[in-house]
Amino acid sequence: MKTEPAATRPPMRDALVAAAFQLFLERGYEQTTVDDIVALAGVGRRSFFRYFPSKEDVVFPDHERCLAEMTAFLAESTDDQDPVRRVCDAVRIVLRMYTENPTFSVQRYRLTKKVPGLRAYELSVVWRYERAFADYLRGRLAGRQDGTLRADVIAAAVAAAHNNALRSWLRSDGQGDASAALDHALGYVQSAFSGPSAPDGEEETEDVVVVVSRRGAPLWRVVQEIEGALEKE
Amino acid sequence: MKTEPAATRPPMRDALVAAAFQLFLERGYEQTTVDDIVALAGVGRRSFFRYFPSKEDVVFPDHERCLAEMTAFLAESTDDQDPVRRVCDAVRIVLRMYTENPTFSVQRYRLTKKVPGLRAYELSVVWRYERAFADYLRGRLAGRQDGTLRADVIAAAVAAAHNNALRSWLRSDGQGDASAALDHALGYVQSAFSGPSAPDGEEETEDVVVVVSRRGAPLWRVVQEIEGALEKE
DNA sequence: GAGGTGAATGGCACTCAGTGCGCTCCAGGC
DNA sequence: GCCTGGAGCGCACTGAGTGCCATTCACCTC
Repeated sequence: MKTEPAATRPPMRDALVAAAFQLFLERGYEQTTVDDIVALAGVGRRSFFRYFPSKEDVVFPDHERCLAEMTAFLAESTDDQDPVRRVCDAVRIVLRMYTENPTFSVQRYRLTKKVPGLRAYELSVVWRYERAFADYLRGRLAGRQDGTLRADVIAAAVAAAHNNALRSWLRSDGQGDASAALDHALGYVQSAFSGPSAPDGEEETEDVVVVVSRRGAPLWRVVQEIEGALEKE
Repeated sequence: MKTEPAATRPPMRDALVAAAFQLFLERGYEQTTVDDIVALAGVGRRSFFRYFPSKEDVVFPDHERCLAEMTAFLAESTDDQDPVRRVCDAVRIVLRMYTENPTFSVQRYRLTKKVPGLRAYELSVVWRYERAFADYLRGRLAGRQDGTLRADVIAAAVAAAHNNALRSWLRSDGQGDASAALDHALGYVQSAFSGPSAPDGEEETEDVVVVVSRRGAPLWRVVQEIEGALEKE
């Protein structure tokens, strides 16, 4: 008897995630053993570790896919785009993964907030995103002075802006406008690192403000002047 | 017979660290069990876990102390100091902990580079430093617009600058001048963030010339040119 | 339709990290 | 001498993660 014709790709994986979250939410992460999960899902213990390398991985079932997607997005970049802007676009892909499943994301947020082990695991996931940003930026800023330093700092700033927007959205139980918050946060980062940003895409040929600093004006002062001049238009 | 009068505070803890690193270096972290370590150190297995909550902790034996020291340093800040500068000073404390024991730090770096589990653990340590920065900055920037956003982004940037300088020093086997590299990296971060407030008093208003150009270059490209020109001095 | 093949799954036994508990031993105060 | 508290030790236990092999099932070929 074919009770479920949908047994095509990974019903078992989904069943494991569902069972795991049900137990995690009702009795806590550390109070739930892998045996409990597989018992509820009705599968063998060995199968759990075939789908998830560790117990923690079941909490972040779609990050591998998202990371691959984002890496591919960066890989298909062309050299005529602003690298900082490109990274900002890449981080929007990550945010979308969260906002596509609000309830799941909020539940997971509550879990990771309470369990130190999960927080550490999430950190290592976020770090891989940040590394992808930094690697891409290193390639693009290779010739420039302090290229790797800039790459690392900008990658960290973009990731921090994303985390800030994401966390405030998660704290609001998925009610606010995460995308707008992220745009705002990224605007701040871009204003700090690449100067103000052209609205989007067709950033060709507007009045371009050029600042020349004679004598030893500090860089922050120059940037301030640029911002001031640009905001006037 | 009192072979060692220095048995005052924690000789056992040091013996465990020494034994652990000896084994980690000669046969690898994952190939070394806790039983191996305590056997070499000549102590009971249970004692290991009294000094180190987990096997990973023995690799970072002084981070707790350093974190406490750094938190105290931030806590005793006064309100008349530039908060960004204060955080930059705080991160120098962390770097000093590494540079005080160059060989130990380099050995540990080689370990963490190879073992994913240790990298994840180090990440969670770094994250605690970053959180300390961000919490301090949140307090100081509380009134300002986007205070928490700025705090998070600046904290991340400072941490990234530190990591960049630290890693290049570690890769040089502790030969280079880590402190100078950190100062340089922090200069870049401060130039990006310390915005409308002059970094530390003295340098007010050099002459800044603003020119408006109407050529067709994309904005980000022009900004790159400006930065390149400024760096030449 | 018989048989072969390979992937997916289950079951079992094992290692090892980490914990709870109770024991001994030793230093110091009464 | 005795009591007491802390430091170390031993032991047994839980639970994550792994290697290995048997089973099953779908599909393919002859």
